[in-house]
Amino acid sequence: MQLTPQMRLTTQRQIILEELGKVTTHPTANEVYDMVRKRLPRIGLGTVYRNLELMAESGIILKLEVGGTQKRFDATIDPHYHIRCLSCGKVDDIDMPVMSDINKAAEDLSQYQVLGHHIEFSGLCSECNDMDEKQLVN
Amino acid sequence: MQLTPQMRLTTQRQIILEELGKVTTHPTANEVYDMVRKRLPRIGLGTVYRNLELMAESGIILKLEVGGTQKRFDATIDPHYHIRCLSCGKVDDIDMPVMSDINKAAEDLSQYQVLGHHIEFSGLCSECNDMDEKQLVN
DNA sequence: TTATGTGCAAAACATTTGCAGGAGT
DNA sequence: ACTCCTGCAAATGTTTTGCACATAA
Repeated sequence: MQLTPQMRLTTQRQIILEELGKVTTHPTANEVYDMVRKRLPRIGLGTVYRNLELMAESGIILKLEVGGTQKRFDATIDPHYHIRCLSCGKVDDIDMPVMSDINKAAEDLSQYQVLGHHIEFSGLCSECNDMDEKQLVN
Repeated sequence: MQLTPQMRLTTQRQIILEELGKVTTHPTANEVYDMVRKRLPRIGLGTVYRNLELMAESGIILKLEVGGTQKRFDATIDPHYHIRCLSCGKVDDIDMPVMSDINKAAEDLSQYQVLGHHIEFSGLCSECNDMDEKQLVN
């Protein structure tokens, strides 16, 4: 998919962006589709995929390549880290200062031109943790 | 898939493990399939998936949930970080000390019980970097 | 002998794409 | 008018699964 200067602001794009901006849950393409469909019932899933991809390429949104089977999208574009629940798959932000210096270290240790990094913590969210404890009691 | 105490050491499992141990390229399931098929031409792709998954669950190997469309597998199980080429998708190890202390920090900053973290650097490998430069010249 | 594992093929998902008609500029 | 965009459906790519047969213990 290409980025052309004459990218049109269609209703579909406006609403996808609005809906993504409303949540902090890092929804999958399908979840965005469900959110948007409440306002645009005839929108196609392909359109949602195409536009999320396009917006990610143009830097308006972030495509998260975290663990799990689906890609997730984030309207917050300033660099930050994430934590994923190993039980329910939920992804939350971690408000930890970004370690910009480790990119240089990685470059010294590799043959790569290092452009960035991402940290993904994993664990159990409070809900899943509570459930685990109850299960142990039962 | 369940982990049962009576897990059998079949020829297929032995060879999958041997072939994975031979490489440091973090192959995808399909790449493991290709490697193994040279020695066991009648093995099924399903068997490879099943056994890689099983071995990952039992902790014999590592399943890498890095960016890109396919999961990758690693016979090196001690914690380490990775770098992925944004151009060709190759994944290499980064020999950087693991920051075990940031897990505690993440736990303080979240509602999660933090169990681990992974860092994925991204950039351009030397081959892709060279190609880019040549393209600029041409 | 018997539970566990395999090969094969089909199914299940996630994502991408071709195309004819629709809409922004 | 002329692109660019959308909805739809089909295609693609990855992973999982059901089942009859095979095999390790």
